[in-house]
Amino acid sequence: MKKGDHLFLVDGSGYIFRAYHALPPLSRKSDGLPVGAVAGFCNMLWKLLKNARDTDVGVTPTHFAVIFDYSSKTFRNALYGEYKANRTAPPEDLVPQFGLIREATRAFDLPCIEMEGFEADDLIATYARLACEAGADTTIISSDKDLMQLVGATTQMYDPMKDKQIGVPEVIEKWGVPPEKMIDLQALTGDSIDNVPGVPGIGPKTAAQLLEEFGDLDTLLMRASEIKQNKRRENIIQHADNARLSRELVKLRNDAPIVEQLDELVLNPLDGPKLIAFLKAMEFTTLTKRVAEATEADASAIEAKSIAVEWGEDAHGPDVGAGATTQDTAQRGPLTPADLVAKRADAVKKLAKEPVDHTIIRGSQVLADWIAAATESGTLAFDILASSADPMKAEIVGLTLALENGICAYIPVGHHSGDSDLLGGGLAEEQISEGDALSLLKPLLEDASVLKIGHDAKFDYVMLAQRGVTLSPPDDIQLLSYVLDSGTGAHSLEALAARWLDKTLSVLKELTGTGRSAVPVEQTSMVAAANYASDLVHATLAIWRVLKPRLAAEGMTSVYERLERPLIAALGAMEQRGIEIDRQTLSRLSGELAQRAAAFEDEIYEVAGERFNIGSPKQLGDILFGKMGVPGGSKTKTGQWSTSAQVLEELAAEGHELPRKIVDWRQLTKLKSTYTDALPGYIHPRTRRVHTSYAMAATSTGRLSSSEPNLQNIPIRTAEGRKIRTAFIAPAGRKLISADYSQIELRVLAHVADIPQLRQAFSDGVDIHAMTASEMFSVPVEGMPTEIRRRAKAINFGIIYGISAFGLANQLSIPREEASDYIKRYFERFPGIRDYMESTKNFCRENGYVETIFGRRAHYPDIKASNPQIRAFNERAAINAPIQGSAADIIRRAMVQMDAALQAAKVKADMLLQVHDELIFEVDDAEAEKAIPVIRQTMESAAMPALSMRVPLHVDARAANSWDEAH
DNA sequence: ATAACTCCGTA
DNA sequence: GTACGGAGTTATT
Repeated sequence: MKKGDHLFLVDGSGYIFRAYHALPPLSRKSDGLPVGAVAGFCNMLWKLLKNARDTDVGVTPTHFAVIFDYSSKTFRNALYGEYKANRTAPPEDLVPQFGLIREATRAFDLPCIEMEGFEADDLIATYARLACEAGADTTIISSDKDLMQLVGATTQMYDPMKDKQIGVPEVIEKWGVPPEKMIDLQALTGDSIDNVPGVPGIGPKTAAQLLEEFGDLDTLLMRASEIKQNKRRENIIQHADNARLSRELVKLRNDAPIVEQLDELVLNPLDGPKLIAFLKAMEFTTLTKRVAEATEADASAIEAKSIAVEWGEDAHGPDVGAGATTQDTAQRGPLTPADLVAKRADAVKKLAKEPVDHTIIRGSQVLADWIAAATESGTLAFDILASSADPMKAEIVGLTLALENGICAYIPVGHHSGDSDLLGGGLAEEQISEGDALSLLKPLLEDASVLKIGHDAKFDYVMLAQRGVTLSPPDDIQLLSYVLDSGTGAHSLEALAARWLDKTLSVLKELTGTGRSAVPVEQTSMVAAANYASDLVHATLAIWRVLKPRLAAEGMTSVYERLERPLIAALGAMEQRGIEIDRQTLSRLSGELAQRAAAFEDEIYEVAGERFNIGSPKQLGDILFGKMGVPGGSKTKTGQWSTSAQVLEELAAEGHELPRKIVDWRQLTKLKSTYTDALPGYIHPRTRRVHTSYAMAATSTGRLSSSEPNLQNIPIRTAEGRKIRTAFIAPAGRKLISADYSQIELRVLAHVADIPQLRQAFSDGVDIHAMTASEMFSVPVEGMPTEIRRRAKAINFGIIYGISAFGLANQLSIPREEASDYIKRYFERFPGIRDYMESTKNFCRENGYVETIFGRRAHYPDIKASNPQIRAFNERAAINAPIQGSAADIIRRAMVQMDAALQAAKVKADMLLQVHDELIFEVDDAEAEKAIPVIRQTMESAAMPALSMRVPLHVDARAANSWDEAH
């Protein structure tokens, strides 16, 4: 270090406390971690370093270090046992931040200096002296009066919060003495916080006056008898020793045996990616963006650093455990993540009781102001009030924002005036146009540094994508709840508000009314809509504050981040693409089905001897089992005769004429009403395609569900039903690709239960059901009778479903005893499966949930029910959930990875549908053969790199013009 | 108009 | 025996 260099020394420990107390309590925490002080610290460092590069602004550091207290025990405790003994333990939500601030320092690539036995102030004094001796200048980043004794010709201070330089004149102005007399002044005044005694009755003003008069402390104490004021004179004489001791305590040592030499503090260029990785982990979105811009790094390509956090008192911060606090900490014990989460939940519940403050935004300028505030805040809750539940058809009626200060803004854009005819009049006055509003909102909604929190964010994602806006990054409280509490309750916004806020939210129907008097959403009043929507979005933000921290606390972050959040955009894209269906094919099929059903109806009336509603199980039962006297089988739970296909099949096998005809009629009418008649109604008027909607949080196991229309139950098993798949087609010049996992659930079972024969069979690629049959019944695989294989197949499926003798007997139409025998034999051959089932049930009984191979949880509290039927049902579900759920996780991973894999291979293929173990794509003719291996490879390796499976995954894929041919 | 029930399509 | 959604009928509000 040389003359002209400039050393910056940051008082890290002092800053932590100031930042913590300067920031409002709830505002800057995230992800379970209170990070307000860390945020303040990072922003401060960034500002200092930015100025460092910008030579126009102020002084520029050439050397830089952040200094911390190591512990509260220093040489001063040897001088005076009571030193700092008054200090209480730091606030509990500050404790985890001590370690994080050191992490932050390292992320900024700055030296992080602390030393046992010395306070940060002593180290600062030592470095300041060394710099001075080298001819360099020093700036101490702090406003602590304890450091002001160091201010002089080459050393100054800077208060980062007030943006104020502190030099000699500032010290004199504030304390009435020059810096070199600060030690004497503090010796007289003492410090109640640090428990420095000083002299009673002497404050800063008196001390300064006395020092002015006598020059220094030694002279003052020597000539104390000259002091006129009686009380003051006696106090000084009586407490002279205390004053001398205090002087030793406040005097900083500038001879600490430092390890890092001055030259090692030289300021290096910033490592952008390293810093961004840390900032992302902390979720400091605004700063991440700023750093990315300044360092020209691509923030989206950088993965958040994983940070180990010490939550408890082990995280050594200053001032913990200096004698008097020991009892305190013993009572308090370590602060667990769960404690913090519970505190947060309570705080939010209280806050949620307050009335929701909202404003209606009718002008662009006000909206722009709001957007600026939201951008600055970095976090907002968001919702679109839409005219329909279908995002492909809905119009935007209004948009609602809620900021972290709890204030909501409702932006009406699609309200209609109610004063016109049945058409509902035109757009109402006094609202921003949808186009203008979205133009203004687009930068905010696409800003990578602003988190957009919603409930069912996929809906808003699709709505906005239809209008050229890419909602990013989204957070979704429905998915948070699904990940955290699957199986313990509903995940609707109303249910979450009731559970977490003790609050009854109104539902949309209360806004629009119901039935005959229902009013379309767009015709509701802006005031009513604003009230309704503000409540929802306000609640969304409050619920997020409770749920988001739980993610880290309960170890569910990776499930949420890897299996849920990325699917919002992936599924949103699939829903928007839709799939082409051929109206003519369906119409022709409908005609055929109608004719054939009508023929059956005539025959049925003939046999029954009267006309009746064949579709009514009640009427059918009366005729079949009453009038015709056919001996009935089972009854339904309401006491009616069952007319299920299984019952009718058995009667048909006994030679009865009517049941067969009913079964056939039902199949035809089912296909007609559910598929060939219904599907054309879902063709979108603009895209001419069918757009299903996937529910991400509907199933207990992690599977998706599909509705409106459900494209996960398109027929395939019968030749008649399969014809419907010929209507699902690729447009001219395009192909559909169907790629499906072969036996994925049995493979998952072989993996988790680690069954040698099963693993071997899958590795060898042999027929798994035949292998099972061969093991169980000691018959060779070659030339195996189909009936034997069929039974083994049923058993294999039964295992996955948490087998019961009753169920297997039903499935195979065999006596319960025989089914029981099969199961016994199966477990003899595969004892590992029985072990797996038992340990899964035990795990669930102990923990209340089971988990998939990727850590997704499914809760089954009723596994302890006293009702044996309920209990048994929950046991079977608990056995099935890890298997079904792990398979669901695997295909979710494949879907998340698919886009990048196709892009990397330079294949243009559009993922359209997911059917649990199958993905459907659409590609140009020329691309089809190139796409298939990429798709296969991605699906087969989808578990990697998170998990290496003990069983290979196998995918069959084919391209064709229709779904029927491709599958 | 809504809810419950039965039945049946898929993985 | 697991997991879903939808159509149609019937009962209830």
